[in-house]
Amino acid sequence: MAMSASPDEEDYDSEQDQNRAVGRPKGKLGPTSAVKLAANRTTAGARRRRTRCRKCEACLRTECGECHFCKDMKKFGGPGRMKQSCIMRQCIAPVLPHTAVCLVCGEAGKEDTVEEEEGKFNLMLMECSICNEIIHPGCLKVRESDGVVNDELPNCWECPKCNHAGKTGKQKRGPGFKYASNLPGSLLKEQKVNRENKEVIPEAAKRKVECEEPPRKKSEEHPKKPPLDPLLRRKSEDVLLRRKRKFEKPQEPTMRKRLKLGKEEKLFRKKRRVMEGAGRPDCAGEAFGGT
DNA sequence: ATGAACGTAGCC
DNA sequence: GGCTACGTTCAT
Ligand SMILES: [Zn+2]
Ligand SMILES: [Zn+2]
Ligand SMILES: [Zn+2]
Ligand SMILES: [Zn+2]
Repeated sequence: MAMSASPDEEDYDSEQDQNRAVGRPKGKLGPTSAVKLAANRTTAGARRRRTRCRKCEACLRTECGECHFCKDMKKFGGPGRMKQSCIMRQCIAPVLPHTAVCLVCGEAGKEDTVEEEEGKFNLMLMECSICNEIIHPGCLKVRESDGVVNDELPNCWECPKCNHAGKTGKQKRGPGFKYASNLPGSLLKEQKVNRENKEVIPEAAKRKVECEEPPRKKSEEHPKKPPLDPLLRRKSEDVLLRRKRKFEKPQEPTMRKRLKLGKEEKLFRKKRRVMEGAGRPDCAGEAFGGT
């Protein structure tokens, strides 16, 4: 009740469409089989994407127009296939969408209705980085134990159940954000650093650098650190000419205000979720109080 | 493992 | 309705 804050609920029917996002010949499922579909969040809450906070340095910045992703944008003369945000604008604290609600009680975050530190915590929405469920910690049955809060991301933790599971079987996944280096799960490498003189460091990368690991853990990390030869990384050009996806829309590289694609957008609706995770503890199972 | 591609969630 | 860009999958 009392949940009508935003009108942007959009359609949630296509919940798992993006799981076969690229490439599947729209009719058949991947060879990866379709039998793991899952059983996690699908039941009640639709998957929630995080979205930019709009307040951090990165969010306030404007597109650099020179990074890899900017160059891909149609507005900068690119093909617009990549559809990623400017590197310099990678939000350093992506937030839960405003439409997010607790999987248990169905309500939004209510942290502002109280000022106790712990009170806030129990009323705010927390998203588990492992099972992705979003809940009010206070709505959990088991509360004392162990939700491990993730300081890197707002409203992110490892719910008690996943945390327990992790103690015996390691499988973290962390939210995506592969291009926002400071965030968990980032695929970004340190940046190449100084290309002559202009070293522009994305906000999202700064934190990571300062938090770099000077002291290695005892024997936790991978003991491998082979000296990579930078020359070996060269990629042949023939590889670049291979793209097999959809090559079309030659369109001129002229600048345009608004480019609109055809209407071939809302076409197919298929579902099938083929996650890799092998086995995630589904927190919705029973950790919650009752029905 | 890494990067390209793309459907569509989220927001205006 | 249009735009941005997240999160997943495909191709290397
Ligand atoms: Zn850029
Ligand atoms: Zn931000
Ligand atoms: Zn709740
Ligand atoms: Zn969890």
